Amino acid sequence: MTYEEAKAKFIQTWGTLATQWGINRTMAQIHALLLIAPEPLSAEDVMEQLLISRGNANMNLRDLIDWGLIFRHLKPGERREFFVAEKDIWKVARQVAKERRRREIKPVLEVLAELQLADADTPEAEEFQKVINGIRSVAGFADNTLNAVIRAEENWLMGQFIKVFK
Amino acid sequence: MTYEEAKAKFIQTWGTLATQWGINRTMAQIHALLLIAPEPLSAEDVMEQLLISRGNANMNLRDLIDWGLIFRHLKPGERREFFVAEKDIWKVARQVAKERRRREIKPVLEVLAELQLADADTPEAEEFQKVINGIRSVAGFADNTLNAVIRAEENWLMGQFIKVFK
DNA sequence: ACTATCTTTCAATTTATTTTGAAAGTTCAG
DNA sequence: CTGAACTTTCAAAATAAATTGAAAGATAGT
Repeated sequence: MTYEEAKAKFIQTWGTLATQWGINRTMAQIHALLLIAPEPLSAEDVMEQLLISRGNANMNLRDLIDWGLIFRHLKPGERREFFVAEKDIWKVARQVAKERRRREIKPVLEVLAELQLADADTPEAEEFQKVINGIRSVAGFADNTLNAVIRAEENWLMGQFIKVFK
Repeated sequence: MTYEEAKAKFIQTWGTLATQWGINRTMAQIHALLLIAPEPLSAEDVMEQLLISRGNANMNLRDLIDWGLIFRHLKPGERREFFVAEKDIWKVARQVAKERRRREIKPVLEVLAELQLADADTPEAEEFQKVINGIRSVAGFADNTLNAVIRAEENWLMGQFIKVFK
């Protein structure tokens, strides 16, 4: 497989995968492109390589910056902006874990807390309460796990973790 | 908050959350409805409570069965089918972990294995190879983690785990 | 075999999301 | 201040995904 083929396949695969995770295809493809780019790319470069419009490129680059997955990069003497991806994949994973925790787990835990019923006096209410409590514990677990990933800044911790469950 | 309000909010929240995870709203809502139902429900019940069509109900019930999250339930003397959700939330989490591992992580690992370049002789190819290797290790980690969740059939393991990272 | 009851399928429709591209906005050098 | 170079916005268009409902397919009782 040549480099060009591999690159195309990687970008395409990353994009497809992303849609399964509720992330849009273009955003994932831009991320893939920047991940494997040895040099910072301009918005123009991204547009050309992925054949997308300026607006689309801009919007998704902004979203990627919001997610903390890429950064603006200024070249001396150049007017326009360039973009680089965070290349340390463990950092990327941590960043994603952090964002998902903030955007998804926390709101769920809040809603669940609200859903405590004053009294579970019918079979329906009782069942309901059980389920809510169950979900709270699972969500709590997920929260802890993401936290573990986020805090695992030393390699040994990750190593330990993998070793224990391998 | 009354039971009815809490129930409505729960179903609604679960549905919204699901879309962020690439799961369709209706499927999640049916799951929520069955989770908190003390008795098995028929397709008709589901249609009525969620105000959805027969076709939609049927398709999503089938998908939920494929995911191993709900089961068909036959009542003696009744012609039609009823459905019950797996009520043990830890089992649900395990089941989801299992399916996502099978449907998402494994294919990724396969593609990544393919993407090993024969020779990384240009800066681009070298960068590419680094990224691929990084992703492989992260995907491997995710695979191990899901495995851990899947295999954690005893409570103590879960307890240990939570304790370590709390 | 016929009918009543229930389930599944699928083409057409509706709804939601993504993408475009032109216009407006910004920034900086001269 | 003005114009060139670049970025951002956003309404309209395109695309993708979910939903409907009627028709076809099962199945069991008589």
